[in-house]
Amino acid sequence: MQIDLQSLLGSRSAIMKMEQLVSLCKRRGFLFQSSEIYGGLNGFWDYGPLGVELKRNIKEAWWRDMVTSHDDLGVAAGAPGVYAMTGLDCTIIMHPQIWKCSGHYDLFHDYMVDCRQSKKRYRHDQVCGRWVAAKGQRIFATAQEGDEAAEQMERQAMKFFHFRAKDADQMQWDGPVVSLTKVDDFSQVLGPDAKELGTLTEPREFNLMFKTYVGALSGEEGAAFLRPETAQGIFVNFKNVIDSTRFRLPLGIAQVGKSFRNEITPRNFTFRSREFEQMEIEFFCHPSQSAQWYQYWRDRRFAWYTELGLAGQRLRLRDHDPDELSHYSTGTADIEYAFPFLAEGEFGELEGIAHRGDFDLRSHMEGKLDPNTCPLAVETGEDGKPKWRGSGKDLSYRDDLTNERYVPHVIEPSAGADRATLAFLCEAYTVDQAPDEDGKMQERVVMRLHPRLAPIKAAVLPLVKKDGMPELAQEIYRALKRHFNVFYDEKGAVGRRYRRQDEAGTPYCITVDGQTMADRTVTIRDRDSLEQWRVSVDDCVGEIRGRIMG
RNA sequence: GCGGGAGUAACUCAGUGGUAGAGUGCUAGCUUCCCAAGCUGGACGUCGCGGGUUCGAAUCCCGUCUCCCGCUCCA
Repeated sequence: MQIDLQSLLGSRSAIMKMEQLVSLCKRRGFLFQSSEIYGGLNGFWDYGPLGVELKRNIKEAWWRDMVTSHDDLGVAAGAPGVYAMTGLDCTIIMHPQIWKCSGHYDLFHDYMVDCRQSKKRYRHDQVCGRWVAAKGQRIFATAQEGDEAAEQMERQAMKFFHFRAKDADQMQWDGPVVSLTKVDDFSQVLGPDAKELGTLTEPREFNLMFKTYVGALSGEEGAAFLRPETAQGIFVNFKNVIDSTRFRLPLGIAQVGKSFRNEITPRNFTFRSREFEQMEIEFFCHPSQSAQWYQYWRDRRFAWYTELGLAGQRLRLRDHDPDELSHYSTGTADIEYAFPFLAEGEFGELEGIAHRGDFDLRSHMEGKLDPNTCPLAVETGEDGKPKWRGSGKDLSYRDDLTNERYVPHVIEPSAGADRATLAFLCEAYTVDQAPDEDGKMQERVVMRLHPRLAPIKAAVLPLVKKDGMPELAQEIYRALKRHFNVFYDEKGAVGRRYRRQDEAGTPYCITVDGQTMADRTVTIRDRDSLEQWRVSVDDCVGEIRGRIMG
């Protein structure tokens, strides 16, 4: 009992913390609800003046750390060998066939039926059943597809007719087990978990991809989708990148961009948004080395979050269980964060690192592969032909040193930019104690963002608005502004200005005081420790740069 | 999709049918040589939106949107 109570209190304080964070985000301009003046739009969020800088810094840190600053001449720590990195920027709307071959079309186009009684939801095509008659009534007893479907169907029917086990032979089964898709009239259908007939709704399309129409006058033939992930744009451009550059494998191709999914339940602030931004790498390598590369990327990506401040118990790397994996994948790991809005002990995904084998490239060559086959084979329709035809283009790679030709295997570190932003915000939000002017400890809200990520790198403040301090402070401000996003503030008491910067996550405050006028030194205040030290006016740029770069 | 709660100033909230409030924040001036200080001023509201009842609605009724919580879902 005590444990329950504690976890309840724990989650309540976590919810309160989350509410305070949401409130701060609104108040200070990190995040706003989309279309707010019109009442908002479920699942869409806007980044305000501070938020846009934070998110940009996260994306830029990712791009710099993964792509532009990558040393392709030496072997990175933990890497199996040298490799190259490059980038790409694809369109959001692509050829509709791409989503058929990627598998998104099938997965995102399920028809669902809801049970009004049990409140359960089923995939229309995964409910099967059989006609059965007894006591002068003929019903369609159903169950969810699976090994025990037949027994469950029978149990459902027995319950419905109020039969005991010994009466089972009074039920007359009629015809084979068929899919619910073969039944048009649901009035005589007994849902898999229902006690009465006719509780299932009509099948409704669950269109998890956003549909749009290409061409001003187009009908269904112009139907297309907003991409649900950036990855496919990289796969379909793999040959272009190889042909237009002198890159050799192993090669990683990175992309940052918006993706769109009709989440069923947008919730938890920006965690589950319908329009979101991804930071994805598709890393192409020789099949024999793919397992090592997978390990490398898994560890490398985890370390990236750690270095930027998501250290500690709230971040974890979780390897998927073997039975969670597709058989063609030798590994998938999630980097997860214990968001405050989740229950105690629960984690939410920030990034997935997946070993995808050659599934994607081959699907775009030959036609959509059936992930349940081994070895992978093209999924066929009822006519025996490929269900979804591939491009027919050869996407294999020829190693011009060994002359070996192969379809590369792919490691996919796929990160959510908005989720990372949210995690950094959650991690940064801190309430601590700081002394007021009387030395009394007061509550202080401070966003302890990593200096690299902080929207504003430094604030320049004249201690008082006289004695030439504003003029000198403005001079320093202009010098810094050429290099970083900095903020100038001369209004009001300095303590208030410090606290304002604390809430914005500004790591350093540069203050011009009486001594500055004498010896051209200023104080620099550290956001987290509240320590101050003196630096020459001319060294400010170097001092801030050194500290931001870490 | 279901059930529960909520929506009033930038933020947190009070306001049970009769002139829309408080605290914080914001802002101007004075003061102030280091952490939300003091003094004197100032601005800020279609009470989520739409409709209805009423002489009169933030308040009652209906609809709708959004947020939070619990289910469901999470490829």
